[in-house]
Amino acid sequence: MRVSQFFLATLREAPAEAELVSHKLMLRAGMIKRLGSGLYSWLPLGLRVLRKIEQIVRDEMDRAGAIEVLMPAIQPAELWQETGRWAVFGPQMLKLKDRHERDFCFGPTHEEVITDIARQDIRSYRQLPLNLYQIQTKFRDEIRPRFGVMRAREFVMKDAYSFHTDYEDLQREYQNMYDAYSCIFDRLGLRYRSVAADTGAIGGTGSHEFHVLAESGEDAIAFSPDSDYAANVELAEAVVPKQERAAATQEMRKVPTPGKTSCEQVTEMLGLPISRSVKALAIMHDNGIVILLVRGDHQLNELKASKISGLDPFRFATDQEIESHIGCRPGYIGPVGLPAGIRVIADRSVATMSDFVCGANEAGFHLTGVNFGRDLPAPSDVADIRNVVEGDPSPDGWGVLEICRGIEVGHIFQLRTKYSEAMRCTFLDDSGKTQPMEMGCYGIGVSRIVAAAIEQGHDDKGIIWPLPIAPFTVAIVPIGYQRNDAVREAADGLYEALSEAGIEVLLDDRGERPGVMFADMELIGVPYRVTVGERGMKQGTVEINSRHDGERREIASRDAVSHLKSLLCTDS
RNA sequence: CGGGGUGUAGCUCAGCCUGGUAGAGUACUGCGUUCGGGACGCAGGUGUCGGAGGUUCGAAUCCUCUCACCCCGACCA
Repeated sequence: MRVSQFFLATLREAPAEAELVSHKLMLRAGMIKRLGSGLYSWLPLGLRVLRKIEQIVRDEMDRAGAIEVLMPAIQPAELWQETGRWAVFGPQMLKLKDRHERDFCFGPTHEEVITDIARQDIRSYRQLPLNLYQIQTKFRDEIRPRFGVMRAREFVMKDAYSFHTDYEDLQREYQNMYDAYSCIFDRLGLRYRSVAADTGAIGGTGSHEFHVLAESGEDAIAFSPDSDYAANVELAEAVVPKQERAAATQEMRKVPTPGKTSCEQVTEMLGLPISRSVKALAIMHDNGIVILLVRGDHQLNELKASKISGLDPFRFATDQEIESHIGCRPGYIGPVGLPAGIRVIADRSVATMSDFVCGANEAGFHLTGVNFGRDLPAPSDVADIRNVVEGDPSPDGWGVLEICRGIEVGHIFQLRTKYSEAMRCTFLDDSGKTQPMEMGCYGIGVSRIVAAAIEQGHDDKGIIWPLPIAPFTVAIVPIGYQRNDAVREAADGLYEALSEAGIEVLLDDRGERPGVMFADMELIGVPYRVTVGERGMKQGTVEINSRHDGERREIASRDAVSHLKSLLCTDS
């Protein structure tokens, strides 16, 4: 491709709307253009990257035995009413009506449609198993779209759905997809990690997420460097502490702590480590107010708490509710001397504490030297309700946890029979009995991967693509293309030869000044640059630059093609 | 949805407080010089000042309403 024939729309400054580095670079490189909130056009450069990712995903899905289909983006409401998700999915689903006032939605996912296909055309166990996938545009009316294509409302997703005669076969396919996903992310050239995950709104049991590792990731991942344990912190278990509760050594005392409403402030004032304090959180649900206790330096895990029976759903109590139920301002509540009948749930680590600090249920005062069994009853309701932190023991017993951040780019589920039962998607087994199909579901956020790859690969000059998804592999930068015949002939010759060799090459024939061309090629992240200049022409050489490690070398012009070929060979 | 903020040239932003000819940088067009790290000179084009109403002799500027977008909290590939 010649730049003069292409549509290269690079920007010197990033539009103010972008915050995340990948978003800024995608806008600056002219890969995408915003049309509305969470809506992006893919410009030629961005589309090349998107297509490459799609192709690798398609390749590996095919290799894993899945079959490609393409379903409608618009889906009739009836299907969603069958599974009850028309109401459940809520405002995240874009609903619309046709001219006959019939209800439709723009598909946020396709379980219903695929299950409808399967129940119509699959009758016998002989037709199973089957894994169907598509690469398609989805729409989810996100509460807050942001970060460009990272969390867009319209996005490209690969979604696959598998159907099985029994759970064992589903588990086999789940492992097959797990392996396929690993191949995909390996081939994409990304640093990633698979983690045990919550199943969320899609439902079902057994689930893994695939995360591209990046500082800017929205998810926290807990993992053990000494084993292959890895889980979303939402899910990672904070195990029961090994040590017993120590005996009391202090008397309980009430101390004035005016204006100190957080554990940090109180322990700082008292000169104690924050881990000696207990934080009491008031939540509300249908059966009234509940107090949750976590250590001052720990954070409540709302997902874990909501899974405790009788607490789902809950919300944080308002200041007024705290006043009326406990008779105290927030910031000073504690487990000692609470009004009778209030349920108290202690985190596992709180249950082992002694001589601790907590609120006195009186504005402006805290208690120190508090001990279970003496100053208040030993906690009867103990559960894992906090987020794990670095240094916690790994739940699998091997080593201690570390925490890193990741961008969720893939998620695999075992749906079991949730949808097949709701939609009567059944088959006849070998004994002629009607059974619901076991189902699995496997998603990859294709467009999000583009942004994730940039989060992982960039410097102050621009994008650094992994070779397999770079929009072009080699950029030819001729200096003086439009005024020096030798340079032009050499650049054109190289362009022809590389194209001939099947290498995706971009020739900058704009006749721009060198600085402009260098800056543009670095911004869009082409892995290799060949500089053809008057200087080198005299010695019959060109310069080859690697975007990845910045290495540069002078190569005889006639060897340039073979040299690049060998570079590409060793790198891929 | 709640809280904060911004809408002026393709992009980044000034002007608004204190009403009076629409601005800068960058980008763009032409000519010339320049040419291995975002050149320079000269000449040029560029706007419904987000929209609607109002106040005023006069509104980018003041008032009201509206729309869009961005940022902070609960969702997800």
